[in-house]
Amino acid sequence: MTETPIRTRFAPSPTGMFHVGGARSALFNWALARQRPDGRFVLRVEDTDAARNKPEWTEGIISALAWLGIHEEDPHFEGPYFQSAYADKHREAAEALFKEGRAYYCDCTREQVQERRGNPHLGYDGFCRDRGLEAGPGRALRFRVPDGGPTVVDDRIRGRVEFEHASIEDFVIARADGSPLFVLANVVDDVEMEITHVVRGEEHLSNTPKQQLLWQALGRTPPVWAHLPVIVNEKRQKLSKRRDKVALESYQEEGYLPEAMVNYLMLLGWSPGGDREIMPWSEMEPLFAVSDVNSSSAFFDEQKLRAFNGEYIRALNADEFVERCRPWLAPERVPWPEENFDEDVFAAIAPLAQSRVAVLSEIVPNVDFLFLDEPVEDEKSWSKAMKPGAGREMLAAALERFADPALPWEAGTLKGALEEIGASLGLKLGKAQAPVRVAVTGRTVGLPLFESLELLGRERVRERLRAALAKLERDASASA
RNA sequence: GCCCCCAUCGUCUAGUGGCCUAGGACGCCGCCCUUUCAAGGCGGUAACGCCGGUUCGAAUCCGGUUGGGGGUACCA
Repeated sequence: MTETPIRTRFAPSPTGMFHVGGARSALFNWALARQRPDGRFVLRVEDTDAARNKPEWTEGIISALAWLGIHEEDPHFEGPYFQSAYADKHREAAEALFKEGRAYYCDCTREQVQERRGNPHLGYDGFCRDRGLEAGPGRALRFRVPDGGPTVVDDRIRGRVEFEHASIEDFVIARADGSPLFVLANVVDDVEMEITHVVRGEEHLSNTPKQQLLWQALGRTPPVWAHLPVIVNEKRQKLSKRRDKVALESYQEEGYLPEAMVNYLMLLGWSPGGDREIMPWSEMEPLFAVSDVNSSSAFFDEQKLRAFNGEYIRALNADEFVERCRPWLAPERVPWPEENFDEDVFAAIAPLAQSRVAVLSEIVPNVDFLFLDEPVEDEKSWSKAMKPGAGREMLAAALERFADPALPWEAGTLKGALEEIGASLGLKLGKAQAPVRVAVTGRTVGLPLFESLELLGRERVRERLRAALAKLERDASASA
């Protein structure tokens, strides 16, 4: 079997934060390119809309791709290319199309076009087709769409899609100022870069007949087309930067692992088949096929992403977990004084937190009591655990018991001690530990208590018990 | 309006004419474990939009219908 060369491309425009939809397209293209020894994934930044582009968006795209594992050190990666650098090529192509009669100049204003149609929804009527206009100010270049028949797009995902030429207007390929439009620039670049597979979002499907016509007019065989289903929100609308949480960066920021994100994204519209979902990229990559991609839209379910992320976090070994938490423990992101942090203490508590965080940023509220001077104040937790009952007695008795130097300061014996105190007050351990937990950590839920006490140390624990008792005292006299 | 796409549990999907009294995962609900909360274990809830064909047989093929969605710029 001969290996046909595969050159895929990913062509984002830097007009905003990098999108999860873009990430999925990139991943699909990446898999395709990596499946062949000579396969290439071309990154082309479509920066021709100067008004909306910003350099930081371009940076964002490149770093987000790298985060997903798509980076320039990989031999399959090519680029980044910048569309703005190819403006000459675009102009040449436009010129050639004009010379060959495949395109013509038109000086109609939008108002004139609408006036003639009498309906704002009807497109251009071909008024200037045979007026023989030359290039000049106020004249845009339009592509002459063939008169009869259809253009048939052979889509790998959707099959055969037919567009009657009668329903395609003579579209503009270059503005009056000579600058090319997306539909032209995109095709010229794809031709130039010898792209063989165009795998992109479904929103481009209606551009495709126009682009296919352009490929043919340029004397080239069109690429393999594949239009991916759109990713939608809970209202089943295409994800939008304005109303939906779509920035890959925001997920990264929350502590989603790239491997979990990649895994989840690959499953939006595609499935490796069978009953497996959690699967590393290395296994998915060779299994991926565009022809297996679904054609119906997919909801971006953050809950499921979270579940996947939890799976990946739990699969980490203890050291890796500590390592991966590090960025979220950086001084500028953390509520405790920098000098209070202790590597060893964190490493000791981390295994207890590992199964309790779904995203890495959650590590902070889980361990903050160890490094804060005083536990956080959470009124709801406080009133729940300290409400009239044995709370006060528990704290007082614990303070007393913990003072005994003969009591070894270690989780097992601390548990025994609290159990005894609880029993003497007629409380099971579940009830007995609550006031102590709140006094020491500030919260009603948290990591296993006795290990936490052990790590915090006898003195600090007693200090917090004393402080809680004092607060109880104040509350009592205030309400009296 | 016009062009185009789509249609299996709430969600992501498996399924490519008989293996389907439709499988998995997330969610949800029980139970177990348990110092809180997770994790884990066990069990449960829940779907082929509708109507017609084709066929011995249809989730799978065809037509229609309904309902969603995308596009409709001298944006990308």
